[in-house]
Amino acid sequence: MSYTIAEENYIKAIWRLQQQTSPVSTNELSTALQTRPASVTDMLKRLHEKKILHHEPYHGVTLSNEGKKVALHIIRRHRLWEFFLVEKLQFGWDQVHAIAEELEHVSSKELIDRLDAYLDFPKADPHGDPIPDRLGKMETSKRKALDSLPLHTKAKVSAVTDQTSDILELLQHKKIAIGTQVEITKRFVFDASMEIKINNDITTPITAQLAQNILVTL
Amino acid sequence: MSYTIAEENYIKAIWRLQQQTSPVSTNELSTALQTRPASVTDMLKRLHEKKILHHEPYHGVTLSNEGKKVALHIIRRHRLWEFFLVEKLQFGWDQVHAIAEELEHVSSKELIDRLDAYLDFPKADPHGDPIPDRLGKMETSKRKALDSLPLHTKAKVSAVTDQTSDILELLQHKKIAIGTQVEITKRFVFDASMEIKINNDITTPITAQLAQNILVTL
DNA sequence: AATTTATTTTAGATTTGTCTAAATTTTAAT
DNA sequence: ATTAAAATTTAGACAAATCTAAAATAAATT
Repeated sequence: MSYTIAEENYIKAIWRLQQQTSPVSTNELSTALQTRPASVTDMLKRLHEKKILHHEPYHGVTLSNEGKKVALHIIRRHRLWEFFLVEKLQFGWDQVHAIAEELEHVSSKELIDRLDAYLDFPKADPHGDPIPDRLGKMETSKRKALDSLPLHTKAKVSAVTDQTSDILELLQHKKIAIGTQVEITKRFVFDASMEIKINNDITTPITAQLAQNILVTL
Repeated sequence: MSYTIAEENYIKAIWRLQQQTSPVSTNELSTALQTRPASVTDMLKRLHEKKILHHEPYHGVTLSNEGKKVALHIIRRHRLWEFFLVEKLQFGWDQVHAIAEELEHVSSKELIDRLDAYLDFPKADPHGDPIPDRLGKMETSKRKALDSLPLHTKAKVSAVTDQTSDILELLQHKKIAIGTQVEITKRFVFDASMEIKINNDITTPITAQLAQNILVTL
């Protein structure tokens, strides 16, 4: 079985959203994919017929086992290309997401396996997200949002949940990258903002919204 | 201006065909692209409106200057990816055409320029075809068909006109690659077949059809 | 030069993926 | 428990890219 670019984008979006909440609603998909709810319903019907997902009308969708398998292969392609772009073509980690969105739809299995070998089987992409192997398996590290970290606890940034260049640009400006050590030094009740110490060095204020989107491991 | 994958495939096909005969007929395009003549007419009308080509109804098409520019950029992407696949991912030169057909439609200009630099600005792809530079310029070597070579004249294989894996598989079997030295040692009138000496070493028979599709430089 | 044949275009239909507007169902609020 | 609001689906339409069948034009042949 092979899928169109539009179908692959839906499968990927559902996979990502259902990590947070499952089942995934039509509206969530509609905002994630920047399309109208009616269009989402149409596509869900098609994907349901292709046995990619379970769709209970009015009650959202969940991927079938086949759907999850397909999703992990798309994610594998996306993350390998991101790694390639940063590692070999010297792109900044905040520039590669959009390009990988296109490259991920090139479907030759042999291409991806050779790319994987050429890159020496990387375990994670430049944003810290794990790369599934040929069989779709990947490490699931127990990460938590920086937001939920107790005061004065040191942790290492391992990923960001949102990968638009907006957030990545902000992180770069604040000198926060994958691997950076962070620690919350102060919290403000008024706007839920906080101050964090970066690499045991300088201290900088960040919004709650940002802290929710930075994932860390202890 | 940006173009759909289908549009890009038409532009590329017209460019290739008009190197041989210009203007290019609807039927030629129809067989080259494996679509029906009626579909070709539809697309030509669209591309004409976009000022990519000149279409004289019933008398074929030629690319406009804009069309040629677009074509050369698509060809640049295709050939750079082919080079990458052979040079870095260790694909055989007969395997890369189909994959490059997909990769060529990823349109980020920055991606292609960085890829070019990463590959150290190659001048020709693995089939010997020249790679246009950022501005669309490329070397035009005066190549001729092996078929037209006089007896006992040594020449170097520089390209193949047809890039289906059928012909490439055959060439690989006969140990003929880009750069191989060849020389016609005998011609047979009966079926126009001939015998060629490869790299001043072994001699092998080849058909006229094959010889017409191998391009050489003296 | 008239007619047959080949080529090309038009007309109308189909599929994919989208849209708007209206109808339906679910959820929340009185 | 109704009613109002929000979410979702259906109905009908549209653009891109293709198709088949029929009509129109050009080229070839007698």
